[in-house]
Amino acid sequence: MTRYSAGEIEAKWQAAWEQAGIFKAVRSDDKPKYYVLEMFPYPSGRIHIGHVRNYTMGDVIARYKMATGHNVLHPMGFDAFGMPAENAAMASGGHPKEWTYNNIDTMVGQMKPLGFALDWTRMFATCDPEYYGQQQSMFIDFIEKGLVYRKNAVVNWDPVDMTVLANEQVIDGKGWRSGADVERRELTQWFFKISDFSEELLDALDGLDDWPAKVKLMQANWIGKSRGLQFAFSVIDGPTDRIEVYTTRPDTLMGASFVGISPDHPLAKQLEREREDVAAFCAEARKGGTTAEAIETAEKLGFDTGIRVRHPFDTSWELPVYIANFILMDYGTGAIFGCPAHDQRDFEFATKYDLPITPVFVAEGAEEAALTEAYVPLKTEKVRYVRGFAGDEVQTGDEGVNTAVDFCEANGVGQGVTKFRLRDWGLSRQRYWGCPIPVVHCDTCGVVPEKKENLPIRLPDDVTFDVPGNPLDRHPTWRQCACPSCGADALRETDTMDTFVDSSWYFARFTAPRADTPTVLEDADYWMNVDQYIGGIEHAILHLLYSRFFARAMHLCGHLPEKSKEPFNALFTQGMVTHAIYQTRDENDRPVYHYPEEVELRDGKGFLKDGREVTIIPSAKMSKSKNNVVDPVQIIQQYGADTARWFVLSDSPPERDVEWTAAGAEAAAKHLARVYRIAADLAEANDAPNAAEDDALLRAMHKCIHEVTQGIESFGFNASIAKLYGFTNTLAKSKAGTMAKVLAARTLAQLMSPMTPHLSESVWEMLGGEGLIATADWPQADEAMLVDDTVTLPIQINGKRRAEISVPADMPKEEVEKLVLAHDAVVKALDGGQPKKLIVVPGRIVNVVV
RNA sequence: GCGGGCGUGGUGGAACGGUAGACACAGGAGACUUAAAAUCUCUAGGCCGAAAGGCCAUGCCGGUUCGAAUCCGGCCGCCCGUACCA
Repeated sequence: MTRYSAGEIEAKWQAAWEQAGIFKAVRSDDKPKYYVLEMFPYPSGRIHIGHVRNYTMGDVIARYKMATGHNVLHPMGFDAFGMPAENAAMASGGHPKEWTYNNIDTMVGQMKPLGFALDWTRMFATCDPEYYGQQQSMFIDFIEKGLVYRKNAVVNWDPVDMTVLANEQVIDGKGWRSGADVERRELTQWFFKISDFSEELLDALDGLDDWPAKVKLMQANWIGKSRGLQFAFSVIDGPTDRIEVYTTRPDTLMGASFVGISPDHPLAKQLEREREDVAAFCAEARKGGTTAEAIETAEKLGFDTGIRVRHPFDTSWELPVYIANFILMDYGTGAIFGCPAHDQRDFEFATKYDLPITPVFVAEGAEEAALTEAYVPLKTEKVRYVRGFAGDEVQTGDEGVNTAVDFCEANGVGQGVTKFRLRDWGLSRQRYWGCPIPVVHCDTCGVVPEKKENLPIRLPDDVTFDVPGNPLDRHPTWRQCACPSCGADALRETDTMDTFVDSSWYFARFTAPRADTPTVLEDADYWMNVDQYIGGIEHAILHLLYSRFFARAMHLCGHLPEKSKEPFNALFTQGMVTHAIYQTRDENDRPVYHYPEEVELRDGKGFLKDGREVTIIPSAKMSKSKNNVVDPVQIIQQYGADTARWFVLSDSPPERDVEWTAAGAEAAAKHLARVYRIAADLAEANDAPNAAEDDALLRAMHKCIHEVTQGIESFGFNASIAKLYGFTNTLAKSKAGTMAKVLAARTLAQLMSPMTPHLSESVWEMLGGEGLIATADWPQADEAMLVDDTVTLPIQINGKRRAEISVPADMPKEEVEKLVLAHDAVVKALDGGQPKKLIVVPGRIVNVVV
């Protein structure tokens, strides 16, 4: 008998699949198509165990769909542009291109041994000119459709690295890399007009039934729709006539006590130029950090400009105009009216600067008393207006706001407007390793899109990273070109695109990855949409929102069919793979982290070789600095791919984190070896049939088919695996004849095959299965075999389980009732009386109420 | 602050409103073995009991129901997301 050797069989079957070409996706009208996609990886250098879990989930779906008669597209590629490649180049003197492609090679080499059912012929990296050239072509289409524009925008500028930084890269006001004080600079940047789609992107969320509610909610909050009133205060003798404000609480207008403007408001900027005291204040106000912490603790600062405005409903009522550090220029109009009585932030501000606090309403039945904090009624709370203007009707929530808007409009004070929080998407990056923006700056023609026949605009290879800044800017010749419009000498744009652009349409490109247009409509129409998209929750907002925008923009440009405006039919967000941290403390009480192999586990405690006990911090995110990273390559060498695949799915529901433990991996490996052994034994066995045992085994088999299938369909992989363990136990203990057992074992192999494809092939082969298990039809549960002839009914007395009876499954309710009433335990409980109620749920349970 | 989620044995976790704890890890007992590994068998929520059996148990309090881990209300705790958004 041969023993289970993962290394041998995995190489063997991978070669067999490769030779049979069964994972290559080809359009066909014979079968329904199914497109399953996992979020593609960044080529950081090595695959992570999290990748293994992510792609295994996708692979289970892909293989299951293949077995259930679908024409499956399951591709893989690399999100290959981005900063780490440039940072590596700066650190080690290499070239981003070389670094990236080497990493891709390494990672493909690490992924292939996992035996994923991927169509590798469709693979691409976003840094391939064939890919980013098509992206440039689309960018030009977007310009034509008015989906892209240029405007000045304030950016975080790192004066040492000479680059724009994302907000996340600014730490305590300093560049994350250089440590230099970050400046706010105004630069001309390219923007996608995603805000044109705010309403649509919000409304369409409702139709995404197979997306997690959580993700839809996060997107809705991000888009941030609000209904309010925009109106102007007229200025009494100031440098401007009016100050426009926006409010979502027009019903509190009669409680206004000041007007606040942002330090970046045009009026503030004008005053800043004219008055030194204003300039000093604005400089101070702008300093504040952007982190949540900084905002939490930041002091509310105000500066009384001396300017006064009139209240729109009472011209004798004058309000002071403050410049305040908490007012954002890029929301609403950059100016607000403050109502301290009903807004906590305004309350604090008013208290600090001794401004009046005028309530508009009080809780019904309450007295109008001095407030110690802002009174913000709950939505359901009834209030009584003490200073209303829209009649005396008591209205709260949206109704109150709408009434106030109507009233203001009717009296000529502003108009109701809907605002969105969603800003246009700034895509310009002053980096080398990204997709060049395909436009040319011409002295006479201005900014001109490049001609499509000149695409791709390739990144030059001869660049250096020994000095900071964008190498494209200082390249001796790259910038120089002819104006596509007039032919005169002109200069190329040196900004490249945000890497989120690259990942916003790759799913569409997979449908025709080698085409010389961005997509081929026929292919896109066939393969799109992605039927199942799988990835991390960390992309819940940006990547998915950008992709939804891109799909719409691509549709407008004729690159995607109408139905693909929502490109992902179903989304699943998987949990992380975590690992315990083993920690001790050094003499200075600083934490010291130990590798798992240094720690011996006994009775749930961990000990070092020298006997010291370590503190175990369970379920921590894997981190190199905490020494708790497991390397998939090592795991595959040690246990094989099937074990790794089985384990990452087995212990936790897919949406939750799973903790990697050596013991768990060991158990998975044992189980696979056991299945192999059972099959190998069966291949040599020859036991005569045994009718009763055979029937019992086959019934268990059909039940297992049913349950495992349901589990896979509903992303309950852990539940499916538990059922497979159970069925393996049943099979191992069964006294059935060899024929029945072989059938059961082959079925077991099939049901396991999405998770452990290699082992399953070997079992299939040993037990005489025809062809590859990968192309075999999924087993069908026989409904008749799912119903047992006799069922055991628990008998509850007053809701507590007291006894049970065995009855034929089809016994009429009345007969069951008779039997139950005759049961010893029931007779005893009734004590000669009649039950108050008798509930029989056929096939389930009986409850006697006495 | 706002929004969402979660809370079940020593551990990870099962459980269409219907026998709570499937399956697995760790634990205990045993078989095989010179021994170990491997494998196999049994056991296993807590308390009382020799056993039969009983009582208590899904964060806490209440409600709906013949019946609640599951539905509803309130509280406590943890996790995630998000925010000077007017």
